[in-house]
Amino acid sequence: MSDALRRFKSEIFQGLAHPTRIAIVELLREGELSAGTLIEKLRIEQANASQHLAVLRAKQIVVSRKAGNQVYYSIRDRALIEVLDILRRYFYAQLDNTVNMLREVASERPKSRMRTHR
Amino acid sequence: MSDALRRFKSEIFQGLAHPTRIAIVELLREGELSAGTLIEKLRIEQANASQHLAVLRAKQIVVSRKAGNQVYYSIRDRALIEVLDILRRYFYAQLDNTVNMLREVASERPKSRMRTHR
DNA sequence: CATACATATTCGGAGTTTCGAATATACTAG
DNA sequence: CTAGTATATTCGAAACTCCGAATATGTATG
Repeated sequence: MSDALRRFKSEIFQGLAHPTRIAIVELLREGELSAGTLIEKLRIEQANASQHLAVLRAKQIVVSRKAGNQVYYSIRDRALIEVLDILRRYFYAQLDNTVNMLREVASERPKSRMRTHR
Repeated sequence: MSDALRRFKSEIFQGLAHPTRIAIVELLREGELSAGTLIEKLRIEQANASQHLAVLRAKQIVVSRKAGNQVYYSIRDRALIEVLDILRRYFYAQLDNTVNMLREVASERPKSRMRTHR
């Protein structure tokens, strides 16, 4: 695979590598929202939101549209939502693994079961 | 969506937010490889590879298995490969967009077409 | 024009990531 | 135990990310 493609992918990941930016993308899942609405829902500083939006724009994850006083943001490509959905499933799978591991550990020590639990 | 899930996702993205780490994951796509093999194929410093592998381990993207002298790495969950595949499609879609935009720009200036091109 | 509102940019400091060089650990063979 | 090979960790410098405070830009309204 080409180096360009790897750099491109890593830039997208970089763009999504912050909880606030994930939150933004998820808020935009149902359609466009103004910067102001995003700020309100995220409950963060205006400047900070604007900076995160700048990152998302730079990495081509969102596009913006000016309407008078306001700027509306939307996700550039549905593929990114697919990616987030896959990770959601992944997250729950990992959770299950962890739970099962804990169960195994618990049942491997029947002599002391539930005793040292807190 | 929960904060934990957002943090989890952003950690995975963080883990993949480097071209070398993307390259590693893609080399592991067909199955496990030893650290040595990875270093050889990546053509980077041993220490650097080891550091990137540590990041991938920390973010739970790969798992490692010791066999004698060597350590074999593999991808922890196929879901991540799916993610990369989606981004590949995304990449080509973006490329097409760019090409089309350039075409449009070219055809919107018919008077000077091909003249100022370099 | 002046004022107000929405959004973006710049700045500086704290924290994090990246790299190669050096060093440490861990396993294997003799 | 010794030497060799494979891998991981530590260190320090440069580059980058993140945040809030301050400031700038752009548009609408009177």
